Amino acid sequence: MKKIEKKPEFEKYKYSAAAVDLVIFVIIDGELNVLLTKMKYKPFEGKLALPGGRIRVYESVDDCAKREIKEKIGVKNIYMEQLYSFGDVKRDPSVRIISVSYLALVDNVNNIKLETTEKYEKIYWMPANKVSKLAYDHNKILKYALSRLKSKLIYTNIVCNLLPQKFSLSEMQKVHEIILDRKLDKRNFRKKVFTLNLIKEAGREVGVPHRPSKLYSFKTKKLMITEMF
Amino acid sequence: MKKIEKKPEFEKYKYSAAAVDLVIFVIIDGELNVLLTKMKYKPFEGKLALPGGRIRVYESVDDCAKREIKEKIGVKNIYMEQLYSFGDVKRDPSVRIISVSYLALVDNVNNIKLETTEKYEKIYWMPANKVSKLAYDHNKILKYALSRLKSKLIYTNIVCNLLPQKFSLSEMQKVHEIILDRKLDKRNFRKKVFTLNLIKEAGREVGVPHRPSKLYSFKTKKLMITEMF
DNA sequence: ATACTATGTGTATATATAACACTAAGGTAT
DNA sequence: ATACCTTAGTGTTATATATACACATAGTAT
Repeated sequence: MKKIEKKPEFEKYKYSAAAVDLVIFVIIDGELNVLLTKMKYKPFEGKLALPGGRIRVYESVDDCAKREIKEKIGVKNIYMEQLYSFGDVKRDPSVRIISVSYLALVDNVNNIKLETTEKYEKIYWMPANKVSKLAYDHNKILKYALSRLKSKLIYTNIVCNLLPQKFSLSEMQKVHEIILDRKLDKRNFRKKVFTLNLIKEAGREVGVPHRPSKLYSFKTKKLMITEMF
Repeated sequence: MKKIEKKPEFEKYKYSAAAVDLVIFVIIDGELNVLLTKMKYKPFEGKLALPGGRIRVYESVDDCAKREIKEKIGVKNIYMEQLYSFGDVKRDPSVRIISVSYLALVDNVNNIKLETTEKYEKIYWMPANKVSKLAYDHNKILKYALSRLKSKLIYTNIVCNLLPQKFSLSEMQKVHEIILDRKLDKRNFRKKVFTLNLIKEAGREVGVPHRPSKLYSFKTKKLMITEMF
C-alpha cells in the first residue's frame, strides 16, 4: 500500500487480466495423478506447470475452464468446480495475471487423448504426491486442490466422479484411502456408505479368481452434501 | 461455446479485467447487517450494490480488497477472506469484468466512518435479510457470503471477529443465533464452547440490573478449525 | 425485604463413531 | 475332488458426541 504514492499516476489505474488454471485429477494404478504440462517458453522454459489459459472476453470463467478441459484432454461434461483465485502481483513474472483455479475429476484415463498445444512441450499425468517444484504459484494451487478434494470426499458424494459407472465397495474404499492417505475400516466404511443411501446394486463381478464382489452404481452423480468420513 | 465460431477473429483473443466486491458484515441491534452502496451512474443508477472496485496492476487481489475496505469504512486489519470469483460475461452489462468476492467482518459499528466515493451516491449498513434486488449479480454474491459465514461459524472460531474484545457467553450465543437463524440450547452451547477451549475468563460485567455475567475473551483470533455447531 | 431479570448449572437419553476377526465364494493347482 | 489361495462380506461392543430439558443464583430496583 505504501508503494502507491511512488508509482507514476498513469500506472495507478492500469488493470489486470485473468486466466484459468486447471487441477485435473484421475486415479491410475492406485495412485492419484494430476495433469501437468511442460512449458515451452520463458520464463519457465522446461518447467512443469498446471494446464491453463487466458479467459477470453466472450466466455464466462466456467466456460473458459470447460474449454480448456476440452482442449487439453478432449472430454466434455466432467466434474469441475472453481477453487480459488490467486492474485499475487508477481505470480507470473512476465505479465500481471490473476488465476482462477479449477478442480476437475476424470473417472478413468482410457478414453482420454492428451492434446498438447503450441504453448506446451508435453502434457502428461503425474502422481500427485511426486510433484516437485512447479512453475508460477502452481504448487500452492495444487495443494489447495488436494485439500479441497479431501474435504469434499468427506462431506459429499464427489467420489462418484473418480469411479467407473459400476464399482465394488472395495474399489470405492480404495479411492477414499488413496485420497485421504490412510486406511479405513472395511466394516465401518460399508456401514456408513449404506446409511447414506447414495448407491444401488448393479450386478456382480465375474471371472475373478476369488469371491466376486457385488457391483454398485450411484443413484445420482449430482453433488450431494453427505458427511462421509 | 457455439457462439465462438461466429465471432470475428479479432474478438477471440480479447481478454477480461477483474474487480473485487466486498461483503462486509457487522451485527447491529441484534441483526446481521451488510454494507451497501447506492450507485450514482448507469446502468444501475440508483440501485443498491456491494461496494467494490477494479484491481490495479500493482496490487495483489488481497491487497485490493484491503484497500477497498480501508477506503469504504476507514479501518485496517479486519477479518477478511476470499469467497469466490463470479465470471459471467454479462454480469456487468457495460464492460466485461470478473469479480473476485470477499467476505469481511467488523466487530462493531462505532469506530467506523462510512466513506462514500465518487462512484457511489451513498453508503450504509442494511439488515442482510431485508436486502432486495441488488445491481449486477450481487444478490448471488451476498447469498454465497451468507452461506460461507454460516458454515464457518459451525466449524471455526470465526465468531471472534463479530464480538468485542470482552464478551459474555450470552452475547456469543446471540451472535450464533442471529447468523444461523435458529435458537440454540444455552447449556449445550456453553458445554461446547468450553470443550473447544478457545476462550479465557476476562472479568465480569458491572452495573447491570440483574446477575452480572462473566466476561470472556478469545485466546487467539487466528482462524481455527473447530467444529462448533 | 421483595420483586425483577438475565446468568449459570447437571443429568439422562439417543445417536454416531471406532475398534476388532472370522466365514463365504469363487477360481486355480494338484 | 480336494486343498488352497484370494478377496468379499458380515455384527457386536465400547466410547464419544449430540440432544433435550428446568431450576437455583446473583445482582439491581423499588
